[in-house]
Amino acid sequence: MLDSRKVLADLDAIKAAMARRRGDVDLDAISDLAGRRRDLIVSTEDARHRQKRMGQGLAKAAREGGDYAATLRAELKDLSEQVKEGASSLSQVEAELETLLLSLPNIPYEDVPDGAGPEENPEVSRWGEKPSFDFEPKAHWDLGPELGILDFERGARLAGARFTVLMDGGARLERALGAFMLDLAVGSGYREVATPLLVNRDSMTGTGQLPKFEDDAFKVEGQDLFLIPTAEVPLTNLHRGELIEETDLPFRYCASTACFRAEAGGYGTDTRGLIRQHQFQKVELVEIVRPEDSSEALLKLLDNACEVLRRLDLHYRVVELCTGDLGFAAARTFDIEVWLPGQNAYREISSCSDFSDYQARRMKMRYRPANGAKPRLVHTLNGSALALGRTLVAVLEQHQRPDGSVVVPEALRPYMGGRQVLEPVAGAGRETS
RNA sequence: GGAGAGAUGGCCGAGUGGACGAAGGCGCCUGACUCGAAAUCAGGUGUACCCUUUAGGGUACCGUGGGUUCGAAUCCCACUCUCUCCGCCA
Repeated sequence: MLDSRKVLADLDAIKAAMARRRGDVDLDAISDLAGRRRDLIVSTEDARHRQKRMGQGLAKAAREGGDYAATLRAELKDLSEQVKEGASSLSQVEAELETLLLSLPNIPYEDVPDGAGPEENPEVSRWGEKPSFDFEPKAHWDLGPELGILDFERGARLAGARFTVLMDGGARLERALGAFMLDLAVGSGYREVATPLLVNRDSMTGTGQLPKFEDDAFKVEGQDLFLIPTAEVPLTNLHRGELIEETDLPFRYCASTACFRAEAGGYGTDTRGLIRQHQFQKVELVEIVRPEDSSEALLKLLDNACEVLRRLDLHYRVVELCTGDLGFAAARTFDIEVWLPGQNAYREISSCSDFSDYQARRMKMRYRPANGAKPRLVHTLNGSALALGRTLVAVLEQHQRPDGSVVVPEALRPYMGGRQVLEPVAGAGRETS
């Protein structure tokens, strides 16, 4: 959420920022409502003030007895009606204003590159080299079943499209990746957290998933609970509503959780394989920092995420999202894209964002400066390190060999019981029946 | 699921209809004392919003939402959460 006072103070600047996002928002309605809100506050507070003073007079008059008290009581009854009316229109206007403000996306930092969409995201760095194959590299949706570790058909049988069953080396590999990433994060100073996978509406609103993107989330029928689309939601909301001591900052958390996404509107894309699932595992990093620290923190967080890929010997590049591609709540985002030879493309494997004070304002998360000054909003950041499914895909596709086997990256072997290679299973790949 | 108890400021804790933003204590800040510190003494110490802005004034907030009343931390209703006991259960 944006600071309504800043929005109103400089409507044109906000309009320009929204135009940079290629978004379309109704700011005039906001300034309109804000004006009505102010008028209502002035009139109801004045009425309430008089009501308070006269009420004290009544108490005295009542003690002394006499007709005066009765007259005063009647007068006050009218005034009371006035106050109630004013208060109810005020809360209505404030609710409308709140809804509008909650639907405004964050303002990108000024130095975020301008652009209309993904194709205009500038590449900022690249690590390693595209592996070269003297054979035709396979896609993971062929490799996985041949190795007997990915079963798309049974996934569909159990739950439907976009669900997959991992077996044997696949299940083990996913577990290994999660443990490896978590250990790496903890080693970098993140505290490991196990969170609820279901969260309430306030939590989803705090990080920005609601109210605008309710269709993207899975909701528990009959209850106001949502399956988390990412551990960003529980981790960031850990401190919702708190007044934090400056000396306690920064908070740095990591968690490995399942994530659930309805993928509404994504029907045509990535229908094959593990890339786009309704349920996937992800290791998430979340940081809560002082405002002046967030830009540097983002670079470090990004590097922490990249380190995972380097340790796994996976070629990747980093792009910065241009204004037109930036997520709703983000002020700046770097995507890490891993090379997938089976698809001859770089695909997003992590998204690291600085949300400035946008989420903090939504969830009223502030800190008290050590010098005793007024509370200030914190800045929040998060990034995946990494999405386990997509990492598994990258390992299969980048480390595959001509015979269909896959080399387990060195860093993962301790987590795989020393296993060095995943071998194809005879007759596997089409035996589902 | 059944029975009961509770939710008050940074923390503990008093408060059963008007002078309560809220006693008292702790913590914290400032001053005095001290070479310095501790102890002691004195004063101060919430958040948000609105008006006016050197300064100030006002309103709201006692788990959440409703209700009664001229007036609610205080009375009524619903909900949420916490604790205790019983049942059930991974």
